[in-house]
Amino acid sequence: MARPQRRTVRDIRRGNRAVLLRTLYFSGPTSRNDLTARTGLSAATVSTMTADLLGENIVVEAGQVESDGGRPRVLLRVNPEYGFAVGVDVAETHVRVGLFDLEMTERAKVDYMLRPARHDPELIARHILAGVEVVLSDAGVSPEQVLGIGVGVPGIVEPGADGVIHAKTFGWDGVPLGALLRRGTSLPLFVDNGAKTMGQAELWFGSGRGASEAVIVLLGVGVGATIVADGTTFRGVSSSAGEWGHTKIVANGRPCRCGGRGCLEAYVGIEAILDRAGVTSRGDWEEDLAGVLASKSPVVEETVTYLGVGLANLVNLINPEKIVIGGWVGVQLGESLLPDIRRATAANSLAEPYAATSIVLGRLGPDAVALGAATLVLEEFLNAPQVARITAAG
Amino acid sequence: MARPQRRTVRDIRRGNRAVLLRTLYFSGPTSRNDLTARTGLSAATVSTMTADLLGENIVVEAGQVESDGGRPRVLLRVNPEYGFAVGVDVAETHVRVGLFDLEMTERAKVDYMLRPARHDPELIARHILAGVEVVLSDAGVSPEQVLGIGVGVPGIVEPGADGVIHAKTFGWDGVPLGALLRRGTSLPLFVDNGAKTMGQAELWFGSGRGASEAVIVLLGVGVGATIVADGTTFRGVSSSAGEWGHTKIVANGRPCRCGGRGCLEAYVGIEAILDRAGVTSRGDWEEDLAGVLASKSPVVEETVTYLGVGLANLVNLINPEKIVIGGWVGVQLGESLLPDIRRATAANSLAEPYAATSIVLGRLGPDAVALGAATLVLEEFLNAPQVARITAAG
DNA sequence: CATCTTAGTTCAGAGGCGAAAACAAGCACC
DNA sequence: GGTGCTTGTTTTCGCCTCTGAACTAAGATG
Repeated sequence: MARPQRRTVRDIRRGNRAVLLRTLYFSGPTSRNDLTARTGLSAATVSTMTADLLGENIVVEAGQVESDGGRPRVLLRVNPEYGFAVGVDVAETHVRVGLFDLEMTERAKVDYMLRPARHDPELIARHILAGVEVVLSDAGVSPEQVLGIGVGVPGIVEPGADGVIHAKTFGWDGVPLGALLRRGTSLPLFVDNGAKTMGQAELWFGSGRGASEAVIVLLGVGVGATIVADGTTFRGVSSSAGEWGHTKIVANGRPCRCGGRGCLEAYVGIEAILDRAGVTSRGDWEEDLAGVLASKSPVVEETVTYLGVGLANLVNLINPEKIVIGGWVGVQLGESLLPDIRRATAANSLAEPYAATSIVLGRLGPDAVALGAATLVLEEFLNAPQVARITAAG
Repeated sequence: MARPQRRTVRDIRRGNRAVLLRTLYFSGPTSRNDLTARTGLSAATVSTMTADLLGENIVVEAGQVESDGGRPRVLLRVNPEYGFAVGVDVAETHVRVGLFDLEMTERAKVDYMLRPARHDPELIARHILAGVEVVLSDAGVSPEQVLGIGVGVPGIVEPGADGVIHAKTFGWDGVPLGALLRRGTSLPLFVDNGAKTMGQAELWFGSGRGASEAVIVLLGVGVGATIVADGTTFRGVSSSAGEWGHTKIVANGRPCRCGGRGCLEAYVGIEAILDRAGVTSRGDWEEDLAGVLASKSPVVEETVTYLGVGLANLVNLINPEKIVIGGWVGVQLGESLLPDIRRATAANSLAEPYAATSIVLGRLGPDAVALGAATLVLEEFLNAPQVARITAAG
């Protein structure tokens, strides 16, 4: 019942161009010949289209491969310097702005510390805009070369151009961050939830690479998930899908900071773990967690069990091909306990879907949020590589 | 990261033809003029394409509409007799075979009772094949007019041509029902889980109509869900997505017939409800449930709470636009308790996604499984209306 | 240097869509 | 009844895209 969508000859070209570009991007240096095989397009089409792309400098040659007794193939690749993407991570304690080339290599970055409870939207918007200028000049990149700015933020982001955000922990209720930023830049903007941008990063460049049905869970202070269906992030009707942390695993259980009871986050969020272990934090949660893990406290096993229940619910409901456990708590737990987590998940899920799922640890560090935000720009670029970009003064 | 898919000029035609046909199907009698507006296609294209469809008898004229001062519009509609679809419901106690025209009006049906614990796959395949012959001759339809056979079965159906089924309650583990049926017919076959076909029916013709992000839950002996993302059923990597009944809502809770503990089904499945209410069934579960509901037993309220938790988890995780409660237990509960169910759901879900969701009762009765199965055929027809159908002897 | 092999380009042809002109079919009003 | 007006549908024509096949390019081999 997907909505009807007419097509015209031009869409074909656009679509095939995107197909070609994606193939080129993900298969690395490739010859035209290979491209015909991989895309199913005719050699003629590949030839004319690559000629276009070369002419636009989106694609560049990358050496040759000898063949035994014939004309050597010329390798082609996406020009990593054709454009750049800015990725921004708006977090509790800092705003980080990174500049990435098309290969998602970080070219420059800058951090702005936030004083606790100073989450004035205007201030954050100013930090972001200043950060963009800084990374551009640091890397010697002009604004015209920037394809867009991706921003990962906490909370729920309304779909729509204004990037309206609801983030309880920030005290933001209906903050139009997108609109605020647009006052200071006319570059394309992409605002999304930080857990989702992290998920996107793991999906494209981390442990989730290649999976088309996957869940990337984020365990940290908060607990969330990115659900990937058919290769794209599933957002639900109002972009809030994936609020795994507040699904209930114990009806009427422990109170959670969301106001509910029995939420998964109330068992496996860092605060909940420390609380249940009776640890009074001295400020360094990572160290505290390491202490708990080393202590062989029964809380560890319980945590694994609860996490297993939460993961099993995903296995049963979503039937993913892969579950990636990310977030610093997730990685710290997983490093020593992954087999136990798998066991706990198996114990609580149906045999068929469990057998179809592999549970792995995330591979990208805490920079994944900014990287994923930049990936939003990359995604747009690969889907609709514009010939004429709207250039704009930063 | 959706897989690349090349396109050629011919695909456009196919796609636009499908767009046109879907619009025609769902917007009822429509003029060519309206179609240009609704589809976005040019008048020229609509004209030639409808001419084709009229020529193939897929579309027929349906009267005229006067206009004030101009040429009257000729109304067009999909010819409900262009073809027929068979829908089969394979249930615990019976096999039902129905014949539907393209408007999904039931033209004939036949039931075969199953002796308890007589779920021999061969027998069931024979029933289905016999049933097809019966409904065809009852309705005076020849096999050439049948577009396909849809079958709704319990359990997990592997993706693939053989329709391999794993259904614990049937004692089926790897039964290739599709292959068995293909021995007796060469009509196109579509085998799917019965909860999913029911979901499909509610989505297309019941309370879910028009929703593009939805969940249709089935409460009966078993408990399951159909997750609809972007208008189509979400299946996960091995077609088992939607096993909501065995998600855990009470870690380490009541034992469930799946072998696990604390499953939703162990609280809101009919057997669980009766068990918790201390009712020893005399065979008529519907009556038993009515008794429990009338008794004002605290079990009723508990059940509503547990159901609310289960639904809230869907709200948080999936963020659907609509949740349809179906299945006979669901409808029986919902008729008197829907407001309470909504309240219980609200109490356990986050405010934003809850506000975006409407929770409604299913509208289709127990025949929805067979109807939904037939809808699989319809869906195929609307997506790829073949000019030359492969006709086959039944 | 003739021949073989493989890679890439060019060209003609088929099929698709849209804009606009042409045609069709009513109404209204003199 | 004729003439113009309005609206719906069809036809014509030009442009775009893809593909298959012929053709060119570039190296290996003996």
